[in-house]
Amino acid sequence: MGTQERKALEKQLRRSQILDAARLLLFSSGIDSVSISGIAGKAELGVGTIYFYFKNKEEIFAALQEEGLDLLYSKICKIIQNETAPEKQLAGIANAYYQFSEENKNYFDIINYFLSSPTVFFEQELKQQIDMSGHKILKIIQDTILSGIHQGIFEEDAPGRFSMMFWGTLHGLLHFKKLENTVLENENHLDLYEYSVNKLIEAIQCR
Amino acid sequence: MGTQERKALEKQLRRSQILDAARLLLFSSGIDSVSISGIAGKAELGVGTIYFYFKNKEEIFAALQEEGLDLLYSKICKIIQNETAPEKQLAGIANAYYQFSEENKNYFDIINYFLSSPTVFFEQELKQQIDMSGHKILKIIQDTILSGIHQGIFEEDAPGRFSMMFWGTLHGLLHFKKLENTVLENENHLDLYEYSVNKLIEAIQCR
Amino acid sequence: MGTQERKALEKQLRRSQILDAARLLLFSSGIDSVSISGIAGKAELGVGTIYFYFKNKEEIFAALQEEGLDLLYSKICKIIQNETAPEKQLAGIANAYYQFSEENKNYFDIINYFLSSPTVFFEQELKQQIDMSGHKILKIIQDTILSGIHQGIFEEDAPGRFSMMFWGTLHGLLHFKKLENTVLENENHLDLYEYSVNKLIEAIQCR
Amino acid sequence: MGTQERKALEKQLRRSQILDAARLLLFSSGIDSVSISGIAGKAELGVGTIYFYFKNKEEIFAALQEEGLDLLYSKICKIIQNETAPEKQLAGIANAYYQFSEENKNYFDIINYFLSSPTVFFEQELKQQIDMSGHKILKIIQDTILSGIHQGIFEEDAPGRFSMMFWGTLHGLLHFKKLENTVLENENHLDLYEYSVNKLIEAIQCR
DNA sequence: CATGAATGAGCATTCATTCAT
DNA sequence: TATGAATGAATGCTCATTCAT
Repeated sequence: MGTQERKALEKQLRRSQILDAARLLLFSSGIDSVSISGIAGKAELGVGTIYFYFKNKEEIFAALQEEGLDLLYSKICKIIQNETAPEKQLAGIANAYYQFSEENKNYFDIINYFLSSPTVFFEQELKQQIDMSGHKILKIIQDTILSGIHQGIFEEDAPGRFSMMFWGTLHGLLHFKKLENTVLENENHLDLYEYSVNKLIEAIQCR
Repeated sequence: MGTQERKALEKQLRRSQILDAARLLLFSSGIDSVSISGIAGKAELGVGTIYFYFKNKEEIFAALQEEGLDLLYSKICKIIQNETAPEKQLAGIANAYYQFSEENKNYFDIINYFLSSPTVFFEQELKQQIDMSGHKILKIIQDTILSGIHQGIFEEDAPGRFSMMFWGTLHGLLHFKKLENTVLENENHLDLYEYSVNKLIEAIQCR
Repeated sequence: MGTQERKALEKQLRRSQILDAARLLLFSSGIDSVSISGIAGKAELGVGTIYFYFKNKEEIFAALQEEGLDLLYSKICKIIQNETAPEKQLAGIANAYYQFSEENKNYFDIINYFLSSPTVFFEQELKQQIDMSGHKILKIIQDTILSGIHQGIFEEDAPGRFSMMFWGTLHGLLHFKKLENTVLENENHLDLYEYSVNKLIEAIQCR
Repeated sequence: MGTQERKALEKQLRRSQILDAARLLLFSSGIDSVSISGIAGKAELGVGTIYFYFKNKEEIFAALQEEGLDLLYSKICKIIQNETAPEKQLAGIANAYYQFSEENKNYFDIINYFLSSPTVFFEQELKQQIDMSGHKILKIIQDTILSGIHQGIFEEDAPGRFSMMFWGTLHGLLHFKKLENTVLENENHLDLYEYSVNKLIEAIQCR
């Protein structure tokens, strides 16, 4: 049993080892430069070994994406716990997403990459699994808003829709970071972001 | 000078010829299937000739992207002209962007292609040129809002910021189309979009 | 000794188990899709275990080939027993081979696989063993012809040679099935086959 | 025009160069060891260059096969011209095929390889083109037989079928060369071949 | 005996780009 | 100007075989 345990552990370790290499590569050279043989090289493993632990290149990316979403999720959770007022919690969530896009730019990029790509990368099953990680995040936003409604702070007939809109706005604005020096040239991006978040919160606050 | 003019004209003609081929290919087979030799074939030119008129494959894409932005711009203009009420105009703009993302998916894709790419494709000059096309669109939104304010219909201290937020929300929500069957499973995407647009308009309407 | 016997038996059992898996795979997906790990999976054994019972992938194929030859042999025997007239028996053998090539295409393919390969797969010993299975079949043909000669129905100075020619013709014609739609476009393949068999039988019949 | 001619010639030369390399490799290492990069190496060309002259690996093999069939065809023609008696011509054709299988074993092997392989290698169009080369050979056999019939030397109701049977027999017997040391151990292969050819010729000769 | 993790050579094909003519 | 032949790096993936446990 000790043997079995150790084996399972080692297997988990190898997976991490591979994901580490993939992440490193992805973050250093961009998604297009991540090749299986590259990963194998970084991980000091044979190419075949990669395929022993992951069915696909796709599956590796999916794992990384889930990692990222989980990280974001935990960041959001932490911030939520430090605030009690729903409006502060919403702002905190937005703040966490912004921080995530800066401090974990690489994870943010990979999540965005697949969300924005015109081509379909993941097979149905895998896609569902990934998206469910996103679901958890949406759920927090929703719960926060519902809690605000129950507390009589927020007022909104369609809290579910509003949550999605909230998240969509954050997402879209973070996407615009690229335009900082051109379209948004006279505008501080973070200011714009915070302004928007406030606007959204005001929009559901009881007056 | 007649000669010079003719030369310039011919050069412009060749460029169009190449872009026509590239566009045809892009629309018939998607962004991944556009290859230089494919373009050369369609344009009935040699591969090398393409490189005489465009430095890069990316430069061709950039030109197409501008086309797309121009098309979106003209669509928005048309809609604006058919409405006089600023709130209807804003809704119309949002509507136009949604339509564009569906009816001109290829252009929408190519625009996103560059916006999402973590690597910088273009030299500064080229990038600015493209982004300015986006600027024009943002300008319309801004003007519409300003006009609404002047008419006493809208109320907003930071019309510029609100315009960006408006556009960012649209943009982010359009990206969520991919999540239709998973995260958004119980939600009609267009309904969500329209709900959000209304919410935004309400947010700046005088009460 | 009981132990030894049991061991030998078990070893034989495992071999069958592996061959069963290999056969299943061969028949369900064709010769190119048979992989050792596939066999191991189907047989619910480890990959290494396969290599304990068979030196090679080729050795597995060889075993299957023998199976095929044995099957063909038994088919021929059955047909021979139902006919008494040598000329009918010969026709029956030919018929059996044709049927075999259609109904047991997978066995037919694997037999040809080794016969057509320009490289030598097997060590001498193995090769001989396989070819002897073919020998048995040739023997039946020969016996049939000899019997016909003894009965005064056939007339032939070189019955051994004729047998080989007989079999060679069948074999060659079965290969021509591939040409059905091109070279043989105006010809029904089975008709051609039967025509040829008759021609051969006529050639040794006493007139 | 001199330039154009030279260019066309050079293009033809490159094709030959590639086919030479492919043939060399095919003949030295067997069909499974022929890789595009191997061919490129032998031909001292870049991998991409191969694909400039041939669409496919398939197309290269097809070209080699046609080469072989053409060579066989010309051998047969030569022999036919040296004989006037149809029965000698038939024997000559058989002889030519045997010689071909020995002197041009490599070409013979490749033709056989594709004829015997259970999997389909060539797409419809390509297959037709190849098979038509085989058609030419069948045609000669047929013409020879028809000529013999007209001369009152041969007697046969189905000359077309007989031609195919004739060729099929040759083909099958040549295939059996592999069995020389096992199944055919007491038999000289060439003797068997000649015996069979005679038997076939006798079978259509008027008595 | 049995396992299954690890290997790494090997494959066909694509394509942006260059450059001699 | 215009051409198009030539390049070769790069890619995802498979699989027979080995070997430490």
